Amino acid sequence: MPAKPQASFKPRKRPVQARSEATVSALFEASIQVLLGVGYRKFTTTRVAERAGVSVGSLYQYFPNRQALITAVIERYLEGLRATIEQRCRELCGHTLDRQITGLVDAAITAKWAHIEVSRALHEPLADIGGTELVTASAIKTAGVVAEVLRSCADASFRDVDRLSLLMVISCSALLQAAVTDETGALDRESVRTHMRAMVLGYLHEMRADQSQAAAE
Amino acid sequence: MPAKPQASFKPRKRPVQARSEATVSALFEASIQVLLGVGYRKFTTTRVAERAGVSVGSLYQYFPNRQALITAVIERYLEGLRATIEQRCRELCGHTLDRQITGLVDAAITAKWAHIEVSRALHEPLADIGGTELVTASAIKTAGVVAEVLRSCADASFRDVDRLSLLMVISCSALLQAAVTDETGALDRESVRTHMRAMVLGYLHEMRADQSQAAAE
DNA sequence: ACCTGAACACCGTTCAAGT
DNA sequence: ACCTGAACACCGTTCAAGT
Repeated sequence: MPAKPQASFKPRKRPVQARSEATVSALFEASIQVLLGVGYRKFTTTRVAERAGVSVGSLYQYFPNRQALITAVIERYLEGLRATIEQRCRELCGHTLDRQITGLVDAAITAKWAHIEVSRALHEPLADIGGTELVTASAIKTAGVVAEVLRSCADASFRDVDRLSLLMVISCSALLQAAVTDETGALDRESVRTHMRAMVLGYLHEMRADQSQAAAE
Repeated sequence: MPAKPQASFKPRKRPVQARSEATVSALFEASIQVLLGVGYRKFTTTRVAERAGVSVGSLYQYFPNRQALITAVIERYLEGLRATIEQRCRELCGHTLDRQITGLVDAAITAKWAHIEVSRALHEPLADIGGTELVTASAIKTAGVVAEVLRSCADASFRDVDRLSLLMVISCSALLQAAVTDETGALDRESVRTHMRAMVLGYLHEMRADQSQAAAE
């Protein structure tokens, strides 16, 4: 009886020679192609290996199982998204709240839409691998940067900035994901921009610490 | 060569005899049990049939494939959730905005948390079957009721109530799903309640049509 | 009208044999 | 150090045979 593979979804080994690096790159590339071409239901290790021009055995030399492969693909995507957003975020330090929020919302929307097909294609595998943890981990990091931005705000200050930023990022990314996979047409890019901005601004106004709120009581 | 099953994820036939109704019920029940017990990865038709005490063949008499089964299970869940929430929504007609929002948020949270284990267990299969459509369809219906409630509001009125309600419902349900599958502890029930309320109220204040906004410019 | 379960195709994963 | 691909276990789905 073969030993159960179990758990560890991390790459099996680091590529140390040029040949193996090429193999891994090809597998990543092929994974995206297969996902976009035939969807996750037909995302089989054989198919990915074939598309990458290597044997299944080679695939399993670098990824202990199918999940590890898809997880790695998703991590790459999330990292790219995060880097893009965070870079634009940092440019917003010191600006007014209105400008910061407009900028943050735009950064998130632009980044997400830049690879919208991939964003869509990854939604299903994301749930399959229990990707909430990955997404949350990514959100936590982004929230850190958002918190910095809010703390530097020229015309507003907030209580509990860290928690507030996290909730904001999580809500926005959940909304973005919904928008990207939406098929009703109600969540088109510009509607999302307008409403996300209103939602975040409204939320932050409710949470401001530096002025008597204009509560609707 | 056997004919391709293809597409139609609808139940294959209506149960017309007592025996078959019992079979279908058993299959639904068994599906939930299997999902809670071993998870979606091991949600196999054989296992479900076995747990239901029938043969695989019987399962395929009522559901053309695995997806049809899981789809039916999810639809049942969504319907239940929707019914519960909408019922509580209707009781909020004519109240003040603050009371309505507090009530709506509470209704959503209470309903979602009432079967939190099932909510969690269904997240993965939901993505697998492309459940965004199902969720959106459900959201559209709920948004209709929410729009009614907002139109009846005693102390506020809004532009574009339908779109606004839809965005609200979709954002909230996305946030709820994130909260329910959260593992960091940042999205506990009470935090979600507080922040969701602030977010919705803030959003609606931004969107009010009946008063000069207290914008932070 | 409904149920059964052996049978088939296909996919994930391994491992002995290669270079 | 890396690659290959036949082989095995397991799962979705069918269908001829039952009651």
